[in-house]
Amino acid sequence: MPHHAPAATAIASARDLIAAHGGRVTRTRVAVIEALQSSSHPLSHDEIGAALAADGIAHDRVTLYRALDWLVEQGIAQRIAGGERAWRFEIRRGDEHRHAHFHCDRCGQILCLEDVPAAASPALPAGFELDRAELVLHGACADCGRAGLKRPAQ
Amino acid sequence: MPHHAPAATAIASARDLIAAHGGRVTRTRVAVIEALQSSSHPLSHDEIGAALAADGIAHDRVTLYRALDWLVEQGIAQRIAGGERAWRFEIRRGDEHRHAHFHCDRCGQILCLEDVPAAASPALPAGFELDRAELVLHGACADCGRAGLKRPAQ
DNA sequence: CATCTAATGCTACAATGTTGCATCAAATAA
DNA sequence: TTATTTGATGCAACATTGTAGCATTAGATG
Repeated sequence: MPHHAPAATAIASARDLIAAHGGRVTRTRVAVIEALQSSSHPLSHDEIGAALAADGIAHDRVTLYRALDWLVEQGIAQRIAGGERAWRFEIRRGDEHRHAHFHCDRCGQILCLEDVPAAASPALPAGFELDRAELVLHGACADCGRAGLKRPAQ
Repeated sequence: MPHHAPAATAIASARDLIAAHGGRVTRTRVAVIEALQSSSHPLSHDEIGAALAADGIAHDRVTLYRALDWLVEQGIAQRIAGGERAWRFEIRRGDEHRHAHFHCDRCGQILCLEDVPAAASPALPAGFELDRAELVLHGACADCGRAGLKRPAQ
């Protein structure tokens, strides 16, 4: 992956990424990758769907699920388990860019904490094999604040 | 019903716990707490339901959801976002007992890593308020092993 | 352009929760 | 003990999120 493209990225990059993994370059996949690349936080299926709609790209719910599945399978994107039931997705960069996420329990937003590494390899019981670590911090984001608020039902 | 007690847990009586929080002591709540207390790993809604059924306690799906919601709301139990869509629940002990969890991507089991602390408080951006940290390690558990296996989707 | 088949877009279905409301029963008072 | 109050339950209906099967469309390629 020769592209360590910054947030706002070019169309060619998405096409190349797809082709490099032996997939067909379709409008949906290109648009999904671009949506993820240009977002500063992991996106839910719904948010990505909205982005596609905004781009005038017709799509089926199932198609989008499958496009995302493919991206994750190829290691182009990765899933994050947010506070809610739905997955969030973000473009996967090198291991050195692994980072924690923050989930605001008030507005539900998830954002990347680029400066907080997703935990060094801890000691696991014998026989266990570590694939990846997922660190999610919960609380209130700056916009929501939470002075005087009761902790919501988790 | 408190058969084998889990290691190193000070078990408050379920009835006392409930009463201390001003709730009504019902069969369902008592049984749910006992099921959680006697388990060495976080339980899913389904697993708890099975435990109730095994104890001969009739219950409705909704009732169980509400009982769990109440326990979380009261801080008696806590939710953990596993790899799948469903929540897992475990009894919440003091902050000093916070620990990470391991999710086996093969068998789906989640287990507690008592020895791995759930991350010290990291530096958050200004204005952010941290409530709790959730560290989930993914990989293969000892039972599953994974020599020669392709990494599954995700 | 013709062909081959990966992706798509239905339609149905499955899993996991949630809402509203009538009924039951745990706590409390009488 | 019995009566009263109201939190908890059980049921039905619905919402959200994700999957499976299959006919059709449209990328890639010669």
